[in-house]
Formats: sequence, structure tokens, C-alpha cells
Amino acid sequence: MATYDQLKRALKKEGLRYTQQRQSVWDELCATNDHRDAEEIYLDIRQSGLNVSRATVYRTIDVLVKNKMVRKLELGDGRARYEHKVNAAHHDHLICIQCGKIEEFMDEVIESRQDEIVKKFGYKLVRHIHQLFIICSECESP
Amino acid sequence: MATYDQLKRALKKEGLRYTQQRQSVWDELCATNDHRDAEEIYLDIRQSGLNVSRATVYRTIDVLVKNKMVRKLELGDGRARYEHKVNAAHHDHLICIQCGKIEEFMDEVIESRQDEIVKKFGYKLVRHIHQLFIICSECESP
DNA sequence: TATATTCTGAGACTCAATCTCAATAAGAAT
DNA sequence: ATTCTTATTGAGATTGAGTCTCAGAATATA
Repeated sequence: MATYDQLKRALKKEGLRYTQQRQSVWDELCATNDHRDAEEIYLDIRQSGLNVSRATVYRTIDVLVKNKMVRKLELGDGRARYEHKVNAAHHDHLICIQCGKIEEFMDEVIESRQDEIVKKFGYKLVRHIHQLFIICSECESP
Repeated sequence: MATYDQLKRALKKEGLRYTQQRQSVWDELCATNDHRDAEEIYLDIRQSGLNVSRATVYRTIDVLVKNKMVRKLELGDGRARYEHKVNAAHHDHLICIQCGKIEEFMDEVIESRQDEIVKKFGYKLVRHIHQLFIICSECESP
């Protein structure tokens, strides 16, 4: 699942070496489709028997985010979440404020309205954050 | 400009006392339409000759946010910004990633699409964050 | 193999935000 | 107005995510 070629290319582009630790971080990120924070990823790597320091986890994630292999999610609670972007189409997120569950959505109409809004201002759109904070069905009527 | 009645009502509802410090924080928030962080608000209060501690600034802002008198903006840089909501219609934000300038937008189409998306999932929309990170015209061609 | 360079890990550090607790102020009761 | 009760405040300690440092380890190059 984890595409090492992509990793190798990204590291080469950044002038960085291909190391066991960096591969481990990428492996772990690709191992699930969850939206985990750095600490969870760090612990999951240790869980799998490997030993990669927190510093290296953070440093590697930064490189992956910069190279669009990983997406960083800021939910406003002070802990960034990460998701790999292998085979993933663009999407935004629904977040349950009760149980923390994160789901994905994508709406072409919204996407194009965004472009129009920015165009009307005469600006250039770089990226966007669109998060819908909800109460999911299980939390609403358990 | 600062509506003390609203503040009094909110404090009463929370079972809190009406104090000089809390009024100062509300005054300062209402004094501009800027999107300032807590430290800026704290310094601006001191600038105006008053003395309110950082702790009180944070504590008071929390109450104001809870009572929808102030809006908290999380831009993902680790510093929350605040804007008062006196006479303010709902809007979302455009943020220049170069100069930090923040502008406002509002789009009915997007608003209603959001409702539909959430409805389709069978969830209940509580709030949303929609931020367009852009490069503004001045930064694009200075 | 020798040499140069990058990488790693442990822990120190940063910084926004929160918490603690003794001193102070607000409001109620008299 | 004075006393009493209770909430509030401020200074500084603490937290926690994330970053930085630097000596030792690993990798690449000569």
C-alpha cells in the first residue's frame, strides 16, 4: 500500500536520504485511513515493534505534508491530525463534536463557488479548509 | 458600541459577576473590527491605561465566545483570533498567506449546500469552519 | 577504508493557553 | 454604611503540542 517510489522521489527532491525511520513513518501513515495525531502515529509505530523518535515522526510528517503525500488537518483543538493521500480524491471533513468521528465529503458546487468568490476578490486561491462540525446519528440518538 | 446590557445578560446567565475587568475585555473587543489574538487584545487593553491580566483576558473571552458575542477563529497557526459579533452577519474568511490580511465572505449557495450535505448524512450541523487561504492582490503584484 | 555529510534520539526548549491559590472585590444581609 | 460570604483577579507555575539542539550513529562519497 505504501508507495516507496513516491517516498524516494519526495526525499530526493528535498535533498534528504532514504532511511528506515522515514519509511516506517510513511508505512504507518499508509497503514490506515484514520485521521491520527502525531502522538498516535508515534505510539502505533512503537506498537509495531519499531523504534522511531517523536522528533523524527514530526520531522518526517512535515516533509510528507510539504510534498502532498499527507494531509494535515487542523481541527482547532491544538492537535493536528494526519491522513495519507494515496489514491485519495480531494475531500473535506465532517467532524462529530461528541465522539470525534471524522467523515469525508466533497461537493463540486461548493468547490466552484469558492473559486468564483476568490476570483471576484481578484485573489489567488492557494488552499482551503472546510469543516462541518456535527452531531452524528449515533450520538444524537444512542 | 460595546453593548453592556448584552454583557450583563450573558454574565448573569453564566452566574458570573459584572466586573470592571470583564467590561474592559468586552470594550476592547468591540473597539475594532480586527481579528486579533489574545495577546494583542491584552496589550491593547494595557495600552489604553487599564490593567487586566492575561488570565482574565482568556477567561473572559471564553465566556464571550460561549455566549456567541465573540467569534473564535482558528487559522491553524496556533494562535486563535477573535472578532466581536455586534451587528455582524454570518460570514467566513479569506486569509492571505503572505501578509496575514483577513477578509470576509458569505455565500448563500455554499451555506445551503452545507445543510444538504449534513442532511444527507443524517447528521445535525452545529457549526462550520470555511477558510480560503489566498494570496491577495497586493502580495501577488506589489 | 577513510572522510564528509546527513540523520537520529533524548531531552531541553518554546509558546499559547490553562491552572493555582492567596489577596482582592462584588454583592447580599444586616 | 458595615460586615460577611463568595466570586474574581493576578502573578506565576504548569501543561502540552510541537520544535530545536547536539553528540553519537548511519550513510554516502572519495
